[in-house]
Amino acid sequence: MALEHALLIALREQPASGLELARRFERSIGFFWSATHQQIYRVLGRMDGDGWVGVTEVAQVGRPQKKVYAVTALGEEALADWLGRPTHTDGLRSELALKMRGASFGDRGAVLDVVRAHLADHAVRLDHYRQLMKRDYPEPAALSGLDLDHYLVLRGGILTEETWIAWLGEYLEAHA
Amino acid sequence: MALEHALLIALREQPASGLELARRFERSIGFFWSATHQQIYRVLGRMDGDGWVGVTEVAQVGRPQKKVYAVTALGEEALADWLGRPTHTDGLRSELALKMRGASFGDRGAVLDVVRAHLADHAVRLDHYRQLMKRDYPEPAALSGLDLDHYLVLRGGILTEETWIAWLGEYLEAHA
DNA sequence: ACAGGTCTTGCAACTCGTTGCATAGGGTGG
DNA sequence: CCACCCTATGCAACGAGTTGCAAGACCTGT
Repeated sequence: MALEHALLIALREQPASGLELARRFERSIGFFWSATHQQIYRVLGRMDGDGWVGVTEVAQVGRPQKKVYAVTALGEEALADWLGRPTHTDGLRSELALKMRGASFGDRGAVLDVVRAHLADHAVRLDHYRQLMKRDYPEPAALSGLDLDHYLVLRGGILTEETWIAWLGEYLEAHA
Repeated sequence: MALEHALLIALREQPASGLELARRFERSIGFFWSATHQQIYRVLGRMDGDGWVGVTEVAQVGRPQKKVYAVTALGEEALADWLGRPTHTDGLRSELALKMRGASFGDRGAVLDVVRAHLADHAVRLDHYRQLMKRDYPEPAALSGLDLDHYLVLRGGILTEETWIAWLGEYLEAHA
C-alpha cells in the first residue's frame, strides 16, 4: 500500500522514468523500501490512471525514448494526506532470526556460517552508509528541510546496521 | 517461503493445532514473523499434503475437536536442510522511514505526531521484552541449546526496540 | 428451546510482489 | 550484415499474505 507513496516522494524529489526510479530504489530509497522495475511500472501505470502523476515522453540520443513521470496536484494532495495518517508499527520479518531460533533442529555449525555471512554483509552495508554520510553530510548541524530528513534516515540505516552487527556478534559469541 | 519453516520450528518445539499456532505467533515467534490464522491453516494443509507434518484429531472437553499437527521425519529433514541454506539479508521495509524522508511534502507537525506514536509503541514493546527477559532468563550465562537461542532472539528484539527508540528520538530532537 | 458467544476450521476474493519472458530501439565488434 | 549487449517498457503467471465471511461444535443464560 505504500509503494505508491514511496514513488510520489521519489518523484517529488526529482521527476524520473520507470527505470530511473528502479535504479534509485536500489540505492537510497531502496534501503528501506525495495521494488523491482516491473512492480514500479505497474504502479506508475495505476497512478497515472488515478491522476496522481503525469507522463511526458522524452527522446534521448543514442537510447530509446523514455516516459518521465511527475507528480500532479492531485498526487501532492494524496501524498500529504498519507504522510499525516497514523501507521501500524512495522514488525520485523527476519528469516535469519527464525534460523537462529531453530538452530537446534539442524546443523548448528551450518547456521553459524549463515549468521557469519549475514554479519559480513551488514558490515559491508554499514561501511557503505558511513561513506555516504562522510561524503554527503559532513556538517549535520547545518542541515534543514529535505537534506535534514535524508540525513536522519541515513542515520537510521547506520543505527540499524550497527544493531545487526551487535546482535549477530552476541549470537556468535554465545555459541563460540 | 519461510512461513512453512517457521511452523516447522514452532511444531518441533511443541505440536499444536492451527489456532494454537496462530496464538503463539502473536507472542514469541510473531515478533519477527507474523501470520494470520488463515495463512497458517492454508500452509498447514500444504505441508500435510507434502508429508512434512502429520495430523491427529483430538477431542476436547467443552470445546470442538481440534487437529493437532506434528512434524514428520520428512519435515525434520526439510527443516534441517533449510536451516543450513544461505539466505538473502533481510532488507528493511519501513513505512515510517518513508514518512520521515518525505515529511517536507506534507504537514511536518502531523508526521512528527506519527513518529511520536511509534516511539511510544516501541517503548511499550521494549518494556514488554524486558519483562519477559527478567521473568524467563534471569541467569543468561547458564543457558544452552533451545533456551539459549530463545534468549538470544529475545535479545535481538530488545536491541531492535532500543534502536528504534534512539533513532526516533534523534529525529524528534532534530526537528524540535 | 432458543439466542448469543466463543472455539475451531476453512473458503473466496483481493492486493502485493516476484520471476520469467517479450518487444523494440539503439549501439558495438567481428 | 549479423550476433550480441544495453536501455526501456511491459505482459503473464505465480506465490505470499490480508480481509471478510461462513459453518459447525459446544457452551451459557433466559
